[in-house]
Amino acid sequence: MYIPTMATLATPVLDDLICFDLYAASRRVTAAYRPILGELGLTYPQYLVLVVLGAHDEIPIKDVGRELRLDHATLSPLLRRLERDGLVTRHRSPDDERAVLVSLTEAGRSVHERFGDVHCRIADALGITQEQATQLRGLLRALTVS
Amino acid sequence: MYIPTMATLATPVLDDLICFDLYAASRRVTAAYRPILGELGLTYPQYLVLVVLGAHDEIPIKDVGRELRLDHATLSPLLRRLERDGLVTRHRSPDDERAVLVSLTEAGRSVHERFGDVHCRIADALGITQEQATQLRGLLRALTVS
DNA sequence: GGAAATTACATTGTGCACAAGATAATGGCA
DNA sequence: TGCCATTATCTTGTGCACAATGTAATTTCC
Repeated sequence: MYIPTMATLATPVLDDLICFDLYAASRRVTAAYRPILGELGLTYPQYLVLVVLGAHDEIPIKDVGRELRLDHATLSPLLRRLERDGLVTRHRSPDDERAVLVSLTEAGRSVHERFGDVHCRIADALGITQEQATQLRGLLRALTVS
Repeated sequence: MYIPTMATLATPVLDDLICFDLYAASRRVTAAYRPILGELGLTYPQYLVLVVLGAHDEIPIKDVGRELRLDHATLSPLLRRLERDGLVTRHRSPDDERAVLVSLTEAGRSVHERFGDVHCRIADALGITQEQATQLRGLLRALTVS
């Protein structure tokens, strides 16, 4: 039985806002990554980009954006910084001059090889069980896809 | 029985990263708010600040930051913009000259009264059940508190 | 083949988010 | 009283995140 609270009748307070829990949890997790990724000289979005690049040989910027659901205007300067730091290379596709293909450099590949360790340390830091993670993922994906 | 996947042995791929689902879901929800809050001339963090202010008469910036878990360096310019737009006032506490007390103006109070409607429209847009929301909140808070 | 629509990037401007460092008021405490 | 640690705020710098707009290569359709 659902009993309406004040929140459904009047203006919501912070405690009624599931969106806030999501927003706060996301920032909390990013903050947990910060010191660990800091050792590698990476930010959290940069880490995600390198995770994507690690799974491909060469990939157009557009596809990186599609996987991460990030805008080109976010990725463009981010990739420029990764190139400046020597972790990725960018060059025009010979097949389609509009496309810029991105790939890991040797140095980028080395950094990527340390991500297994990062993954384990984060799992420890967050103290979430395998079961909780699976359940959470299901709920989050329902939100993201809808 | 837990069977280790490649991910636990080698470098993770995007699909192994629960953090990414969280990050993507958070941006997705913020994006759902954007057009609705846009009608009120607000961003999502500004909305959260006004939700907090609506529950108080006067409140120090520090307490707003504690409730939202946001840094002063984030709130300070945000509040300046809200003041510029006539939604909040800021003045030094007479009791403690270090503290800046923030409160809603008449205009800010009017905007706040429309938040019940915003809340309903978002719930619709996200299409999440009451049960799912409760379950999700529990998992998220476990992450945020730990 | 050539105009028009599409596609892939780039740029600019606004607004978070947070680290690091600075300033000013407060509250002990010798 | 004067000194010092603490507290609340502010400022600066870097890096996302995204809307809006621009550019150039490609494709489509006639």
